[in-house]
Amino acid sequence: MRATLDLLILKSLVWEPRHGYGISEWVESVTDGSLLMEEGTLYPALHRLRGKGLVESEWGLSENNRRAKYYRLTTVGKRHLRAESATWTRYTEVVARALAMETPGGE
Amino acid sequence: MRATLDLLILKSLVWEPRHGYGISEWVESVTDGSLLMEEGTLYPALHRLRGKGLVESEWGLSENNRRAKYYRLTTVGKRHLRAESATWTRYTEVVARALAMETPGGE
DNA sequence: CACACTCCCCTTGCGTCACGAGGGGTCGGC
DNA sequence: GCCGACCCCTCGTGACGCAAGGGGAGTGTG
Repeated sequence: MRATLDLLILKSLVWEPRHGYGISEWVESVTDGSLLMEEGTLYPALHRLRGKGLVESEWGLSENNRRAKYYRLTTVGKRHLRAESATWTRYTEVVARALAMETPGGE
Repeated sequence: MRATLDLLILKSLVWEPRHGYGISEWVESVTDGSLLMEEGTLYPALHRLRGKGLVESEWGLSENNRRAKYYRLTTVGKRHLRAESATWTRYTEVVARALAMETPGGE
């Protein structure tokens, strides 16, 4: 999970503002349920991202007529997402190549 | 960086035992210098892996005629590497696919 | 009307860990 | 004799994922 959290959260906000619950639903659906986002992980992360100025929040009403805090990507957040996304991809590709190196004997 | 550390360390030991210094050199070379392993990160990680029984250590003499502690993969370590490697690859592919989703407007 | 269930927000404590900064010892070469 | 490369380690700090708590508002059901 680690460290990818922020990227996934930011990515989920690219199309439209979402509230916390909606973000966790998006992550779960887009990863085919293989990634679950605990609330104790999600909300501190959101506050962290707001502290960095990458997202903004605003109270609103959900489609289910409930109080919900909507998060929106800031300009800085968009730039950050693009940059970190590229770094992350490059990095994981390097590691993937290393891990895929042939081992002796096949085993 | 996070969490990939252990996998890279274990992978570096697949071919032959190495000492700490040699492991960090291997990681640096195999990632084209894009990943540096600090000593304050490496050695605690090695001790952790030994605690889990994934590697064994033994004092020896390096090619430069210096005292060095050589680490070797255990059977459990090999199995662990294979399993975690597969998990890591599957996981990063899912995330990569999510991050690569098209954003509106191109931006 | 009471109750349950889903939705939606949050905090606290715990354990783990990457990392920077520090310290130490040994060998070879100038 | 000193410097630089090689090689080992620990400690403190801060970040963070997560489980476990707690609360409140809307909808549906008996």
